[in-house]
Formats: sequence, structure tokens, C-alpha cells
Amino acid sequence: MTSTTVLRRFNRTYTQRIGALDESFLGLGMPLASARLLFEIGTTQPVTVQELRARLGLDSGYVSRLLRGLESRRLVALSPDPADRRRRVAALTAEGARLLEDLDERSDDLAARLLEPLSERQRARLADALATADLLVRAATIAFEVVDPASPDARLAMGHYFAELDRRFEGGFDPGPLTEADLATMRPPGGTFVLARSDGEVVACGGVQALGDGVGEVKRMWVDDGWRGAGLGARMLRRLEDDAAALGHTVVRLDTNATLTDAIALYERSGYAAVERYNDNPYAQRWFEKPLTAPAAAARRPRG
Amino acid sequence: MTSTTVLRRFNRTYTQRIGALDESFLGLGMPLASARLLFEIGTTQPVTVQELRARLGLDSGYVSRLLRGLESRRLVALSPDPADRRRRVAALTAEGARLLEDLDERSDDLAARLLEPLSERQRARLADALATADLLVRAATIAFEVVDPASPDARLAMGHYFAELDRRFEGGFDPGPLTEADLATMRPPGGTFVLARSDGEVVACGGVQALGDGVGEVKRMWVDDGWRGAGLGARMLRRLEDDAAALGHTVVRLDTNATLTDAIALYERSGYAAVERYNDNPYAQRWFEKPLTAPAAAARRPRG
DNA sequence: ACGATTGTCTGACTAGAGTCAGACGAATGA
DNA sequence: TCATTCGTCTGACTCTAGTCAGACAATCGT
Repeated sequence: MTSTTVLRRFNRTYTQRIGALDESFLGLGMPLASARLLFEIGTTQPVTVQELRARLGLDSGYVSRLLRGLESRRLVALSPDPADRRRRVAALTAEGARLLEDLDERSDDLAARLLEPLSERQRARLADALATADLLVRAATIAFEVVDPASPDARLAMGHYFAELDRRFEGGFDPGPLTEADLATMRPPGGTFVLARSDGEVVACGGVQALGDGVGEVKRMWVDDGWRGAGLGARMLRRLEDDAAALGHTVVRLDTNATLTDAIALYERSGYAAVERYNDNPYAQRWFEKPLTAPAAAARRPRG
Repeated sequence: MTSTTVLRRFNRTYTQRIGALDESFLGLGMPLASARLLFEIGTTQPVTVQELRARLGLDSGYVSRLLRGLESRRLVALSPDPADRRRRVAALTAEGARLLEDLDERSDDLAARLLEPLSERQRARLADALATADLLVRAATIAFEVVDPASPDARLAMGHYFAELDRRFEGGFDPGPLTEADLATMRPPGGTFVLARSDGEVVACGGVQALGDGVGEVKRMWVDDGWRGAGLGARMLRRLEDDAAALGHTVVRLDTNATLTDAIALYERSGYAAVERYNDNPYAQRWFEKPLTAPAAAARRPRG
């Protein structure tokens, strides 16, 4: 059976038997849309109406009406945003928080009842399978996006990167101040900066800068800890190679620290060959290079 | 993380990102309910309206209207059932079959596109995880039901059982004719017959008969080949023990053939002890017994 | 033969989930 | 400062998805 077939078969089973988990939101005299909205407000307490609309992908009028319904039941409180009085921010009332907890508990009960007929061992097996599926499904739906390296999200991602190096290097890591000149290297022409997002959250990043003479350098590649083992690093690297090729580079280089063994393994798996030191990065102990033949079409599908 | 938590987390991920697979039914100017109905008709070509109603759990009036809609688009053809002219049977027209194929293809495409960002290895891992989850979720939602041993489904299940013995015994197996007297042993008082169904399909069975003196015997226990490894045998056995206890038995016995090693392992795992031959079944080489203490409350949760 | 039951259909509803076109006040830019 | 844009709200819709109460004909049980 192909994975497509398995996915579709699973989908049928799932929607038939577990789809009802959502409807556990129901049963408290609350339409699903309202419950979802309430839930969304609950996750990020004070939140603008605008944000809610974007996150749930709903019409402004619709959200407005739903909110009014929740407000009239005293489940959420709406107040104008002092920073911009056109905006309104929503927050749960005590009663709203209580209801949300209640819904949560019901959902838990329903899930527990679903699992009840299984033995401990089977439940563990199912949990394991679902955790794997969860990770991979999330990984499959990650969106890559070119952003300016000076944008807040890019800075955030690089901050994560530096913090990780600081944790992993024996003597720590000091990136120095992020200068505008440094950021400018990762802009066209010659450079780029790519973010990977899951649910809007930044989960990986990477940049390319031009070293001149058709040579690009991969920099600041980082993958969130929670995403290890999902192949995200390989995808980011491939993406950066594609982008480097599109920017006119024919070779990419990169340097790395000897302690980053997982990264080194990735580079070797991805067709990088060790080369001599090509820069004076004091934190680098290993240098790699890879020719970019066709626009990375050959590298597009890894051999699995 | 408990399995409940994992299930709920997965549910969120899933409905957010893959729930859309269903809506691929959409996009051809067809409401979901109609598409589901069309799909259901497609799986078992000539099917009565009654059957459709039962399978989709819909109101008779609603189904009638939906069918009329499909009929007016010439996607299905309705005709009275010659066997009972109150009933109407639905079948796809050529056009309906074509549309269904089209929807199927779209759904396939969507699934493929979803998996596209993953590497071969990841896809294989995901397929594996989903297949496991599929089996276990189906297993968790299997319904047990006491039926009369003379009912068509019970006969069908026993037929499967006999056919399997015939396949697995060296010299084959001849059950002889299924006499009414034989069936009567698996009826109250003293006896019972239990079916397990998944999606209405019979996937396991088992019976209890009274041997007298508070002793019950487990008979005709069978689990469908496709359901091995889902713990269904253990659950059926537990259920039969519970029922036997409820019928007043304090001990259950059973016999089996030495070639059925998986069954023997199950009995031993479930607390059965080997005893001397207690009957003259020519196909039996091993005999087991288990005391039923409290109403099998102790056996309700296997030790995993 | 005839009353009860069964299978399907019709008409009249309801509720949920959105969509679309403005209205209106607050903020912004030239 | 004044036209424009932005964020929210309102009113008037539409489309699904379903429920409920009968109506009607075919069939079954006695």
C-alpha cells in the first residue's frame, strides 16, 4: 500500500470514529464556531479581534457577531485597545475560563472513553503511533518563506540560533552585536534569509550570503529542538541550496563547530565534502562545500 | 504524556491540517452530505435506501431528499426493489460512477500533495504510524453484541471459524451439520453467543455453553485474520468470561488443538491452566480451565 | 381480510456557518 | 486638515444539514 492510500484509509477511519472529539465542544449549548473562538481566545489571553479573524480565517462580520454572543453570555470581555482605539481586544471572564476548563475536561473524558477498550500496551502503542504521525503531519505542513533578515521574526530565529550555540559550545558563544552590515549580507542580490513556520511560529531558519566568484555560504541554520528528527534540517538546507542556485551561485560552502555532530552528519548525508579552512571564524573547526549542478533538481527528492 | 493527551494533541493537528481531505469532496459543486451519500452508494452498488440511512445515520426524509437531488442530476438511479416494492434501491449511473472516480482522484491528489514535502523515509514512517493508529482506533471502536447463534451473522461467523480450522489442521476439519440442538447449547439459560462487529462487519465471535455444575465452556472463538494483533481475542475471551459469570458459571473450560499456538498463548496469558481431557472432542489435544472469581472484575483490565 | 407495521416521501421547520455590501468612527499620511 | 485607510460593526442574505410530523402505499401477521 502506498502512503497516500494509507493516509486516505486512516482519514476515513478517523473522521468516522474520532471526528466526534471536536463535537465534544458541543453539548454545552454552544455552537462549534463559538466554542472554537472561545478556545482561541483562551490560548492567548488578551487578543485583538483582528488576530482572531486571521487565525480562524473568518469574516470580520461573523467574528463580530460571534463575539457579541459570547459577550452577552458574559464569557468574554471586550475592550478597546488603548494603543489604537479602532481595535478591540478580547479576554476571558472568570466564567469564560471556567467554561473552557469544563469543555476541556469533557474532551478529555471523551478521549479517555475512546481509549478505554484498549489494553495499557495497546494504548501506549497508539500514543506512540499518533505522536509520530503528529510530528510528521506537522512537518509536512510547514511553510517556508523568504523574509528580510532584519524583520522581527528573523531576529527572533537568529536569537534562538545564537542561544543554542551558546548552550552547546564548551566556552559558550558570543555573536557580538547584530550589525546592519551583517544582516545586509543575507539580502539580494547574492544573499537570502528563509524562515520555516508551523502555525505561525518560527521553527527553523537559515541564510545564504555571497562569498564572491559564484560561491555562496550557508549561514545561521537552526532548527527548533522540538522539531529534531522531522527532516526539517534537510529540507531547509535543500531550500537554501535551491535559493543559492537561483541567486547565481554554483557552489555553496559552510562552516561548523565540531561539537555539532548532528549538523555534520546532515551535511555529509546531503552531499557536502570536507574542504580546507576558507575563513577565520574562530568557532569553526570543520568546513564543507557542495557544487550546485542543475537548480538543485537532483537534490529535490532525497533518496530516503 | 498520557495517551489521552497525545490523542487530543493529534486531534488538533489533524483536524487543522488534514480535515480538509474530506472537503476535497467539495469543489465539484456538491454539498458534503450528497457526496458522502454518493460515495456510500458507490461502495456497495445496488443498495436499499434503508441501508444508506442506517449506514450514514441520517433521517429518512433527509436521505430521500438528497437522493432526489442526486437523481435529478442523473448521478444515481432509483428503482423499486422487486423483492419488496416498498423498498427502493439506489445504483450509480455511468455519469455518477465517473464523478465518483473524479472525486476519488482529487482526494488522492490532495493526499499526495500533503505528503509531498516529506522524504520517502518519512512517508514510510508516517504510513506505518497511521496504519498502526488505524488498526488500534478501529479496534477501540469495535462493538460487542449478544446474538442468537442461529442468526445469519452468527452462522457466518461460525462458518469463518470452521473454515479456518479446516485450513490450519493437518487433516482438515469437518464440523458436521450445524444442528439446532448444537446451536441451542449457546442460548440462555447457561449459554450465550457473542459477535464483534466493526462497521457492521463481523470480525470475531465466541460462544459459551453450560457443562453443568457451575462449569461453562468457551466454544467457537474466532478472530478475523485482518484483526490479529489488535487484542481482539483477549477482549472477546474476557467478554465471554464476564457473560459466563453472569450466567452463573464459576469456572470456564475450553479445549483446543495443539496447532493453534497463538490461541494457546492467549489462554495462558489470560490465566487459564492446563487440565486433563474433559471431553471426547477428537480434534482437541489441550484442555484448559479458569476459575471465575468475582464477576470477572479482576480480569477486566489486563496487565498490559 | 384487515389492522398493524414498514419503507419511503413530502411539507414545514430550525440552527449553524458563513458571505457581502455598506456604515461609522479612529488613525494616518501628505 | 482632510482624504484615505483601517478595524469593527450591522443588516440582509445564502447554503448546509438536519429534525419532526404526518401521508401513503406495500407487506406482514393473525
